[in-house]
Amino acid sequence: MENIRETLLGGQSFSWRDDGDGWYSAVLNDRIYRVSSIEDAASDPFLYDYFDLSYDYEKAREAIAAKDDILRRATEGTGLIRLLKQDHWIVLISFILSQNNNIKRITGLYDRLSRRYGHPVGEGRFSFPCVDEMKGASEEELREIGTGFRAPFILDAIDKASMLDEIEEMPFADAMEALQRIKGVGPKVASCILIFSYQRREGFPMDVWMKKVMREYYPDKDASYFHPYEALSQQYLFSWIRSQS
DNA sequence: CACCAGGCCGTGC
DNA sequence: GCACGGCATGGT
Repeated sequence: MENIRETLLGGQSFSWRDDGDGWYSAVLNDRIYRVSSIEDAASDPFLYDYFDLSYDYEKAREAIAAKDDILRRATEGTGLIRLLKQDHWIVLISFILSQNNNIKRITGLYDRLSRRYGHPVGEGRFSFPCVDEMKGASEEELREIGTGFRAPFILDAIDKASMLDEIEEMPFADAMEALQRIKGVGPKVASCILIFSYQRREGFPMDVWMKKVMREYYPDKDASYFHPYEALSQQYLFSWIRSQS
């Protein structure tokens, strides 16, 4: 049983909108996609890849659940959570926006960037701007939109965006280091980028929620304990702890 | 009025 | 190397 809602709206992507009645939509690839179940993705080549349908998430969840009682609890009750294969640039900006912020406001900023710098794709909706579309952006404009102290970070990301492709070839540690050369990108944001757009499953983002999980349930452990399912375990634990409070 | 949000930067030690 | 305050903005 898939938990497509948690996968799309749970904080790994800020592209998707809740259309009601179990439907979700996003502007990706210069068009509007709509899905209500994972089956909707199977017949579309772009979505097949985006939803990572070739990976056995059921098998991975079973392995995670068998590791300890906390992971058992975190994985049961909720449906299957996937790790999306998103665009590097979109995820870079999304998670620069995410620092000291909440999911609702991040989504709002994502929309305002799209309206201001992206282009219309019909139905009153806009694409997320590509690097070239954001080239002329000024700090003042970005602050008007509400990005606040993150505005200069976005400008630096525009400058350094050309290195995003090279990161694909790097070992995990080198990739982490390279991403953190961008202003506003620290270890947490870098690992989110590597998981959600480079399919690096050894990433283990430590945000305020995960610090709480580690403090309360894994006081003497670190990310390596969850190997080889660091990223997916983290996603289940993140979803679980947030649903607790 | 506080305090918080999928943190990071700059400074000081 | 690590600890600490500051940070734009909107919600509770």
